[in-house]
Amino acid sequence: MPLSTRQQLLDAARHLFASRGFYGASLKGIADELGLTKQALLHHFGSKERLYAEILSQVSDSMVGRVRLARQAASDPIEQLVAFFDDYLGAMNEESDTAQILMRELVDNHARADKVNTWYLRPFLDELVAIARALPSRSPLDEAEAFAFVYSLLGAVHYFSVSRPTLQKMYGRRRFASHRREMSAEIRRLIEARAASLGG
Amino acid sequence: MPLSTRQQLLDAARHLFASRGFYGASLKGIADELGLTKQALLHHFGSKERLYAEILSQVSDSMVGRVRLARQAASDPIEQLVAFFDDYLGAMNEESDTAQILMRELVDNHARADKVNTWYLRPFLDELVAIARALPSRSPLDEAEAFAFVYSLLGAVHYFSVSRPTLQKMYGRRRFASHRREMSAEIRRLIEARAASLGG
DNA sequence: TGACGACCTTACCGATCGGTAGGAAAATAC
DNA sequence: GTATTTTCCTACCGATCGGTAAGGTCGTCA
Repeated sequence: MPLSTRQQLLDAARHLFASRGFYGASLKGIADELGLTKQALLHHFGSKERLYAEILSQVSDSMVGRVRLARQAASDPIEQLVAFFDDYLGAMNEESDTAQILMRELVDNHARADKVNTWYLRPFLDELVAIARALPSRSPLDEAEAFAFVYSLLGAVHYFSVSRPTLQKMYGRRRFASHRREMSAEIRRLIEARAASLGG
Repeated sequence: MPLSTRQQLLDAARHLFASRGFYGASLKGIADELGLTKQALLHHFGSKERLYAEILSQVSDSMVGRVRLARQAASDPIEQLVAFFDDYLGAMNEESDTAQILMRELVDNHARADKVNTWYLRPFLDELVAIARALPSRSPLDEAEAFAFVYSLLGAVHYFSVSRPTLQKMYGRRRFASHRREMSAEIRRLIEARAASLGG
């Protein structure tokens, strides 16, 4: 069974928003990917902003789901974080568009997001912060500290993963072949080092 | 002595490119900040791409300078990294536009950068990688491992710093007042943890 | 005084932006 | 078999995009 036109449009839009950003992607460019006109897009979604919002909700739901799975996979918060970020690291290779959009929205879209005044990704952040605050500790992390920590992890993963194509181009593909492993180990180190510093 | 029009245009352009990205910032929007027309901009820089290139090279030079200062400030590579990232963390508050543009260029501008096929920031990355590879170790980092490490540090710093306005809006200003300290300590932890894992 | 160059203007250009209006065609419902 | 709804089209709209052409207003130097 073929995908609905609507879903195909969403996929094409996600790809283009990921590679060029909200302003850089045009309705015509998205519709062209399927050989349709931009009016077909507008028929399905009403406006560019609503199309983008729908993509963001899919991204957010997907990420919240991944965090919850990781929380179920282990009872130790450290292992929950490791499980999530490891899964996430893998997901970014298969779903690099999703990762790119997530990153943009977290650090890079203040102007646009302020305008529409909606934060689709807050549920996702809240889930992660909740795990971080459950880390065993003599003095548990307050919300802001937990955010600093969670953001540093997201940043570390994103930076490596999203920029991989770039680095491959700059430094050659061969050198990056073993990096999934390397990065995975790096993430565990970051999490364990932080947990250790809490002295739980 | 007032700044030259040219420099004022560069400053306005940097600000707008930082907050809206290459595609989202328009020549008219930049020129309007000074009450000039976009043709005044084009007179000084020729094209949007050349204007952006000039800003990128300022950013790159500034960052390379900061790394070199950090390298002179200490002989121990660990302390060089700590010095740089600590300086950088401070710089991002004063020069948040520069930081935002740097981030975009590192992770987010493949489409545009591929087109012009020029990497202004490679010298900056090379400087950092060189420090990372000088870390005392039984088996020194290869280039790719050094990159993973450097990127994780850049990612950690950027994520916290660039998104600070966002987080303040979401969670209140007060909670983030003490965070420069917190983040600074976090960065040192990350660097020392990695150095320790090398077993130098 | 006159020439020249730096600086910035108005007036355009063709292309593209997001979005609207109205209708053809095809599927669906009755 | 007819009515309705979904889907997608052509044809537009005003606004804006980056960029060009030509000219006017300066200060500088001869």
